[in-house]
Amino acid sequence: MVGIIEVAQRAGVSTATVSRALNGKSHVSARARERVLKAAQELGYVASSSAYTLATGRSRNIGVVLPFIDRWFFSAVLEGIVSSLVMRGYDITLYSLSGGAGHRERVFDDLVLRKRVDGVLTVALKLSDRELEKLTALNKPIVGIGGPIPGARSLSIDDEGAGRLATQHLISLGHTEIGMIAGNPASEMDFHQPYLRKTGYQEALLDANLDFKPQWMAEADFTVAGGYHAAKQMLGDPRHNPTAIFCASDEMGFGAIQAARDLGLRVPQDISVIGLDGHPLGVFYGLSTINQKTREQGEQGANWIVDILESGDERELANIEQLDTWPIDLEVRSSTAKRAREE
Amino acid sequence: MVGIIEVAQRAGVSTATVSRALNGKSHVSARARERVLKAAQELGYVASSSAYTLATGRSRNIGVVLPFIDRWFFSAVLEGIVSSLVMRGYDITLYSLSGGAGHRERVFDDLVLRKRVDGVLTVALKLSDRELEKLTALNKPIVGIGGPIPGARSLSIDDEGAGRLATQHLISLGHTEIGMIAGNPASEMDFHQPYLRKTGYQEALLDANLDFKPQWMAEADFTVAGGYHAAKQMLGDPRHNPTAIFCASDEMGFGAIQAARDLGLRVPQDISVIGLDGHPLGVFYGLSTINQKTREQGEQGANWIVDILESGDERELANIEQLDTWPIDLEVRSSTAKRAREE
DNA sequence: AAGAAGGCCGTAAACCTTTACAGTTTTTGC
DNA sequence: GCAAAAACTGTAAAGGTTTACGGCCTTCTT
Repeated sequence: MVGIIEVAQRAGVSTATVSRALNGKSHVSARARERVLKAAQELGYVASSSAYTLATGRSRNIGVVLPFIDRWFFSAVLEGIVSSLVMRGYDITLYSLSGGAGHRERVFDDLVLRKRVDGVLTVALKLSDRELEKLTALNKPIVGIGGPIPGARSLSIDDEGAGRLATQHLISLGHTEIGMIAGNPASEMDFHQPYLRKTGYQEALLDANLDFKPQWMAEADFTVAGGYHAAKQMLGDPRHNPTAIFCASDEMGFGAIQAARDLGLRVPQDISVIGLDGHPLGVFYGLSTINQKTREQGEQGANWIVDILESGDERELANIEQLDTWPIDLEVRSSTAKRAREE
Repeated sequence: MVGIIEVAQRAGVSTATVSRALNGKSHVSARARERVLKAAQELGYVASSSAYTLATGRSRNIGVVLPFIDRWFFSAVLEGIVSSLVMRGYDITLYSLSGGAGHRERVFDDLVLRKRVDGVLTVALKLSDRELEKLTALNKPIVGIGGPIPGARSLSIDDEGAGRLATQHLISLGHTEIGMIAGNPASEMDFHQPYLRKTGYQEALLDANLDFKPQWMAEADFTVAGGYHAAKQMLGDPRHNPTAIFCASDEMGFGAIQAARDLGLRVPQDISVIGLDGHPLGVFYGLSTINQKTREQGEQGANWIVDILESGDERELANIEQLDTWPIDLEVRSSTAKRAREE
């Protein structure tokens, strides 16, 4: 195994000089630097990251905690995070919470606390008090994407505003009986969004003096299958089926469209559907949606945490609680149209 | 900062005993073990992973390299890997290659070689000679999922057989003009599958004495959009439009179905479509497919690499080149039907 | 009751870097 | 050409754990 000592010998300098040269520090003559670089190259030397970490206290490694990986929103955010962090020379270690309560606890106990990461990035996570306590005890910067983390810098769309905007779009098309498929309670343990999006929907109805009926509110788990099932119940009931549905995620929107078709309803003539996300498949479904730039959110969050780490006054910046609102826009496609049902 | 020394003092033993007790080694009396555990608990002690790694040479950390994250196949495999590894007490560090050639090289240079991982898991990757050389120089176990890695244990479906099976399904329904949307050359840099699936398709046609026309072969990038575009060209040409299409991924299948609809063709009456993957959305499209258990492949690969690491004779096992074939099955839904076109 | 065997335990070395500090050489200013 | 300042370089400590080795104490056998 070739270590820093071998490089030092071959270059005819001390290990200290090798370290300085390789890390691009000053106080090294051009000639020494050159010889070190050459020796390192020839020997194929690469520093041991564990020794580096032990000596410096830095791991150049960011922990990313998310509730799921194989749902579109999360994998898109993750893709953004990874691309940013690689560019800036950071590794990422991945913690997924999918897998039940025991799993979740294990992640926070065994892994996050192992002092292995320089910082933590959470995605759309709602932390319990215990979890938050553990995380802040790390004394490392934390950045939240897709939902606020108390005491940390966070980044999220205005979920309430998004819910309101989607609903107002339907109202502006003349709809008065508007249903919503929101996130379900089980998911609320993990997520921030469900509750707020629901609030936005209710507010928009209230503002427009429209009825809010409990039958028009269903809950599902953000998946296509969940949206399909919920929409089928809601649309299949002849006593009070709405003429428009707002789905809290695009994937549920896809399910809702399919459910409508299976019930013989035409979209958008008989039923309008709007989603929320900006899923790439939306184009093919013609699903109107509230577009949030998901990947960019991941990139931004990653950049922030590295900025904090490299700013020097890490401790200070890390403790600034701040919630930045990420812009959204309404993308109208062919799944929403003017209300056509006769009274 | 509380270290092993503080724990030793509080428990009234030496650091060696603390280490032994905490790692569950023998040569520790029940009484001492109990006191150590109690002291560690009270102090909230958790060992520094970098010091552990430096001392033992083990990081309990597996590197996972994949070409994309936000495409379904990869995120599903990843989900399987993560769930297995967390259970077995391993961290994962994630390397995504999406982001261009420079990015790709950087991953292999800077990151994989940093001696930070105990082993490497690659997903559907076709490595260049240089890359393979770098990887094997690590002298750590490697496991390939979704494609063989020379000199390492690998796990994959029989892509050729899958292509043949899908095509034979269409043939058995009476189709004689069968198109295929395969992976494109750009992707072949990354992937194993495209080429083999295409071969299977061609073989099936040959076996059945059917024509293979170049117009019936298109290439796309495995995405919905790519499949849509390719299918539209193929189906839109009145001179030689096929009555059935085999798509090398379900996502391209979704695109193909949408393209057919947009051209006024009914699925499956006018055109049959079969995919390959087992994407959860397939149920909603009614897409017939070749189902590969994606998530399970990730779990299995992860388990193997840990098995190798914990077997003791790591060096020996690591060098066994072996390719295990993962089972697939045909899942017929409503997108494929008997050929109906009049001659 | 003495000796042997074996289980416990502690000391200290090893793992590989970074970096403070002190020492040496070169440069600069007059 | 000399003193002072600046730039460079080397020595050695520090970072926190694991574990080989040797010593001690208990327990069992005869």
